[in-house]
Amino acid sequence: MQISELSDRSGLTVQTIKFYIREGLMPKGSSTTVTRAEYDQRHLERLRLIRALREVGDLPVASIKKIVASMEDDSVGLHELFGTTQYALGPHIVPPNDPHWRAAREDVDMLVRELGWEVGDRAPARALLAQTFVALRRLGFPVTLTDLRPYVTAATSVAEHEINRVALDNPRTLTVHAMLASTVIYEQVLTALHRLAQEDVSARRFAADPS
Amino acid sequence: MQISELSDRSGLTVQTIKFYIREGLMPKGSSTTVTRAEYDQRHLERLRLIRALREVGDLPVASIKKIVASMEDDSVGLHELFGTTQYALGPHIVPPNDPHWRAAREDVDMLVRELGWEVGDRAPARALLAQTFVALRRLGFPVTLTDLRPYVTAATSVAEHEINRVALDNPRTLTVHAMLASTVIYEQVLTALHRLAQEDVSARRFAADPS
DNA sequence: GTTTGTTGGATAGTGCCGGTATTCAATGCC
DNA sequence: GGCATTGAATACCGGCACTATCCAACAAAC
Repeated sequence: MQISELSDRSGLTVQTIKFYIREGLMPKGSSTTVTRAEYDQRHLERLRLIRALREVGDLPVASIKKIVASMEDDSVGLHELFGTTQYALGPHIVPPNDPHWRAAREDVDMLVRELGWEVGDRAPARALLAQTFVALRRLGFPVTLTDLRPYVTAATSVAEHEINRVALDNPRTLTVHAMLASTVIYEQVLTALHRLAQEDVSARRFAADPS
Repeated sequence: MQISELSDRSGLTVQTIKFYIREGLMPKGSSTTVTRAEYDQRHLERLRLIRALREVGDLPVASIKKIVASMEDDSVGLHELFGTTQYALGPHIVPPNDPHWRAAREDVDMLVRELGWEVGDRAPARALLAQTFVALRRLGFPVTLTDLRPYVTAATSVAEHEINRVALDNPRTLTVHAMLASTVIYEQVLTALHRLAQEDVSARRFAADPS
């Protein structure tokens, strides 16, 4: 198949595909002549993956590049790819040298320790959580372990389901896709359902009661 | 207090504060003379809120403007403010006229109906969920009700805790802030804990097993 | 009362990001 | 033969969230 067909089937313009190739998100097709190149199913799958990571996961192009580089490296184990993806999801903030931030960060580290979770020291999700603590406290809402418990319970049970879903598949490509889907896309599933559930509960609790 | 002190206490530059005033996110201080204005505690709180919505919630300035406009309108009830916030969170996509999209959207609507959830037809979270379905199916991962059950359970239980947290407070300003914290900031808490839980489970399941 | 600094107001500019558009010559297809 | 497609290179664009600069009017310190 040539690039125009790839464009039709992926739903991306030829320009955009060329752009992704230039940015190193995908190898170029195998040139048949100087001005023709042949693309195959794997290119199509790659584009679908890129599209999912961009449009659903809202990942920057540079992050996707890192993810696919890890994907293609067979020496990278599943858990390391997990790490790469987590890192790509960000946040990409520089921890400010602020006492409130350091305290929040310490709280996060303590929480992880108490839960007995095996999580890298530099996992960006730690910073993300610390950031929420800082913001909540600045707004005058202290964060306690009790507040967090329902979230921890929910997160744990969902994560276990997700890993089981991934573990079932066999060929590396499939497993890797399943893992990325779990981390990036199902995260949005959780977010969307969370918002819908909130609206439902809010409707029952607050609607028709203009407080 | 004048603007420079407001800047110090909020952690935002004077320029940025002026920018937010210009954009209508905050009223200007009460002018004492032509070249002096006085700001008070409410300005500071507003800036902290804006900062939380921008830095933690990653909301665009234009969306924050809509939220604070609803906040300030006492005729807007809590549930309507909830709706405004949900709308601000997006996604702001135009539903493509694609059969796959329509099917996914129909699946979402059916799911919401089956769960008996009271959710507006135009809630953006519906579109977000539909978007994930489309992406998952394009990648070759069908989505079933069974797959979703753990997410629904988790989302529901978390949402109930959140509404209870909001319902306790009394003065409107406090209630409103609590609601925004619940929807926008605690959403990030859930996301962060979800990622941390995933990494933990992944470490136990995949690490030191370079498949 | 002069100097130094701050303020509001206005306008312009910046940096990043994710594409788009354009141009070109070589080539394939009918 | 003539039109469309391709790869490659380069330039350009629009949105966004600031950031910088300038100005005249003041205020405060000395």
